[in-house]
Amino acid sequence: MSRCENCIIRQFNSLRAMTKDELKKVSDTKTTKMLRKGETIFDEGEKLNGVYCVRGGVSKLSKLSPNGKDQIVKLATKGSVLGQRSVIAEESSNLKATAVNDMEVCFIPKDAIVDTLNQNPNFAVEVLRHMAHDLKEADDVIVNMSQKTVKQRVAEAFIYLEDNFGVDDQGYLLLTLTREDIANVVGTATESAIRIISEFKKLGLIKASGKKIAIANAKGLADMALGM
Amino acid sequence: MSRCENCIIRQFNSLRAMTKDELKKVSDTKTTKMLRKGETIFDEGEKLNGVYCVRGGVSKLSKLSPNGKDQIVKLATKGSVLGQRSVIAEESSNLKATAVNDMEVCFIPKDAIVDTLNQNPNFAVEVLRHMAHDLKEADDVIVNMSQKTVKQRVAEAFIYLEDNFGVDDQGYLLLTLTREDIANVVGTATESAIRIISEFKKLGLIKASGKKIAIANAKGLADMALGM
DNA sequence: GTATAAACATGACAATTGTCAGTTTACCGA
DNA sequence: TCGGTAAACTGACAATTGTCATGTTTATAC
Repeated sequence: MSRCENCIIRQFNSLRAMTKDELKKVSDTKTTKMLRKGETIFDEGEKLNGVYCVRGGVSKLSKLSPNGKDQIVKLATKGSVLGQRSVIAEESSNLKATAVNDMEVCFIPKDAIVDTLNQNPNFAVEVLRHMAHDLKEADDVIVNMSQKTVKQRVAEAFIYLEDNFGVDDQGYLLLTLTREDIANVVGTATESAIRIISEFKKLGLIKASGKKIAIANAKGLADMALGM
Repeated sequence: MSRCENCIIRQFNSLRAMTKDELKKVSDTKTTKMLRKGETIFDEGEKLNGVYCVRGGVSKLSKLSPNGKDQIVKLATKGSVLGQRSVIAEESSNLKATAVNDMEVCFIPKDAIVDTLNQNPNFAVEVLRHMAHDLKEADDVIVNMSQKTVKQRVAEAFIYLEDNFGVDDQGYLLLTLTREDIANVVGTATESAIRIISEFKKLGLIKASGKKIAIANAKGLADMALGM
């Protein structure tokens, strides 16, 4: 079995949920694509005729707000599937997907997914379960955005990056975002994000080596995220 | 057929998606409950062993933030189903559901739902489609919360209330929320919400009669929501 | 009806955050 | 290696928003 199916398998628990025939169909119809940093996988408003699995690299999913800023709603790494929501709802995408670094993705035409959904309740339930999880996370983000200060949210962002994308052998975050991207994750002005990052450095909560950032005082940063 | 199934039918398009037997099972196992304004349907962290259909009245779905404020994530009216997310994900609820006014709800034990999900792909796909829609809405809320000012969000809230809950014959919003609830929808301090509402009155964007509020200048309020 | 609490309202002030303008630094391609 | 461009940074200031304190009005229970 090629590596590509692993996204589907991991995300939807579909080794259990999909039959061999169904997995074969996915395997037969998929195509692979390489993307360079900054390239767009799909744009807001675009009709998707399939889903994308992330094999390597990281993608940001963002939505343009009327004031011209791009709010990053989610970061997707190896093993994530992009575009299911739109394919399932048969709507055009509400989000834009951009490569944060060089990426390898595979594209699975929607028929392979939709047919399986319609015929295989196990698969549908697994997809459903996964989407239920995403929905819960979205609720959490709403509460964070509306009830926490920018400083708390920046602190949370670093913790999130460490937890979800890991660190190298010296403790530096593997995923390096620009200050602008950090600001767009947190939902603030770039200058505000920069100022807070500088402050965190002065406080010894984080340290930086060139572009790379590491959490220097995990407890302190966690307290900061809680507003203490 | 009793009225209660209508929630399921409307929400999940399940007249098409559910078989007669399945609908009968729902009908047989359901129970009805009356709630008075302010009562809790279920609490954050609670394990739900079924879903609730709203037959009458309005419920607010909220999540307590660490700073002690209750962020309202969604308002549910007649025909909405509450608790599917938790039942499907087999997790305890991430939200609290409270009656905003007197309510009538019916409770459907989870077996009736889960069994149908596992056996009937049509039903699963309809539920999935509905959840995909909710997820899109959640993304929109995230962007609004992080990119719009409180004033814009208050303006949007009134437009939302008019669009989703309607007005009486004199144009007053049918759903009357306290200022505190409005603040919790918008994600701001109660005083800030009150001040902005007063300002909108002075500007002639809305008018009030006792507790009731009406949109007086729809165009002006829409412009305000867009930040113009 | 009256007591009591909740909701509404406003002022004054502090804290947070955004905006604009400008400088420095890092990086990439020729 | 150089030069150009994008990213990172800083300061000054204005606008927004939160907090606290206090008074008024409205709803609710008895």
